[in-house]
Amino acid sequence: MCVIKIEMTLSEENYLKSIFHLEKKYARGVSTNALAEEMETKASSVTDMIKKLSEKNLVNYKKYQGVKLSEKGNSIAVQIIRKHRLWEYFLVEKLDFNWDEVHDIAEQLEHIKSDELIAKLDKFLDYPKRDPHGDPIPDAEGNFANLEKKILAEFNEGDQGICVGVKDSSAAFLQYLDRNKIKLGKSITILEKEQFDGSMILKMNNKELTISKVAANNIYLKPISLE
Amino acid sequence: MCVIKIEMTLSEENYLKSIFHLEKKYARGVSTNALAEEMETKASSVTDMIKKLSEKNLVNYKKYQGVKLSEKGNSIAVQIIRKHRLWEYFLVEKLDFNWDEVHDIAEQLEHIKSDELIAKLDKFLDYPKRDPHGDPIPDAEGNFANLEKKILAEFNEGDQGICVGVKDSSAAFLQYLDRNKIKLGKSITILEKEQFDGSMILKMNNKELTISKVAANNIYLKPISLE
DNA sequence: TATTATTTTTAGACAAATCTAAAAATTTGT
DNA sequence: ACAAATTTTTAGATTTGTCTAAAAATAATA
Repeated sequence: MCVIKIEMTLSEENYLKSIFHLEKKYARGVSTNALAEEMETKASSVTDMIKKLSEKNLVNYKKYQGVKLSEKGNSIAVQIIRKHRLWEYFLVEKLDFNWDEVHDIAEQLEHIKSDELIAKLDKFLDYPKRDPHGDPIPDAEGNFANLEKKILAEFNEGDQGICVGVKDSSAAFLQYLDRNKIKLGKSITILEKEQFDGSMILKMNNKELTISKVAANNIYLKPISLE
Repeated sequence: MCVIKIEMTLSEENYLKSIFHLEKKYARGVSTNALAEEMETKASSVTDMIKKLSEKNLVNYKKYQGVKLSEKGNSIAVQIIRKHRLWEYFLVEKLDFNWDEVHDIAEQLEHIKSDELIAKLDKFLDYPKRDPHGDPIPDAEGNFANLEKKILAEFNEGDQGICVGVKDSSAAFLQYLDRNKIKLGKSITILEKEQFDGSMILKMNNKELTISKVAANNIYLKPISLE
């Protein structure tokens, strides 16, 4: 239980968050160039910032070897992600934003400093487990709930599930979902799966809907066991 | 109807806000030193920033003459105050903060950039007219509702009013109010007013309560006409 | 393995916002 | 009105985060 509060600048927080996300892809160290691209900045700036984070013991860094988050760095990153996702949930569920509109605002809100605020927001929202894109919201201790979800394209005829998220969060895709009334929490049954092109015919809202394999590869369902 | 969006840094926004508040006290121009004290910085820093704001035409400034907000600067300041007060209302009414705890958090939230966010927050809160301290919340066009309020100490025996705000927002005073169950919206009747020391005996919640002149000088009531 | 090509780091510069110390302008007091 | 006190501004330095250009280290390839 680490109660030490570290003063973090906005820029430092954003770097930690980006390293966290890139570690999923580059498990044995995030390269300077990869970070520079993610942060939309230059490699030289990244080197400078990494040195700073390294001196604060938030990342492990050896020259030319890439970075990994330290335990401390990881827990700060997770708390920022917790804040981001709670605010996204708030914006969609309480303020009535569409799920494709909330990212930039949450990007700002995630840097507001107050533990009390996040605790009370979490309570007000009734402790949500997923954000509007279906990504899990870590709890105050930083634990991610282990939520099972599968890509829609991997389901078979007759299967049933509940929409819990998307893989692609581009505005274009989220708007496509809105047009087709595909929302979080919707129950979906797979009626047919076309072998030829992988497209699927679904039942949702008691209506039939055909979607392409491309779309089906970007939607997560939580499977419902049909007893 | 000015739709020009000006890029504002956090520091610039805070200066505009401080100038706005100090103009109430120093109507013919805010001095460099007064601003320095308000911003908790040095006079030389203030001079630098004033030059910057002046080049952006957000303030009217002549060397050694103090500053005043331009029309543009004023409307930006009012929008920041609108955001601050809406967030304070949200924190108290929805997240269950006490009114003495919200200032620092609102100080951060007021700088979040999104007109859409504020419009939707305003709607979610059902267009409140006052913040938790009783100060008026300007509307989207920057108009302050003309809300009449009088200092409690100026009321006379038999008068009645509704608590709509406080003058002193110090934590100590707000906690004093909490202990005595004095809240926004409470109906208060003045039973007695002591000539000797200006203390007052009030009826509130069907109970009697004695408060000092000092306290009565820091509470605003909206008078109720007793027809 | 020697030579290119790529990646990463260093060196030096810049803008924003601040500071200290000193100079300039204004105000005050007698 | 003029010297003293105060206020305000200037000059120059510092910190943070960024940049460009060049050097150093690593990786790729013939």
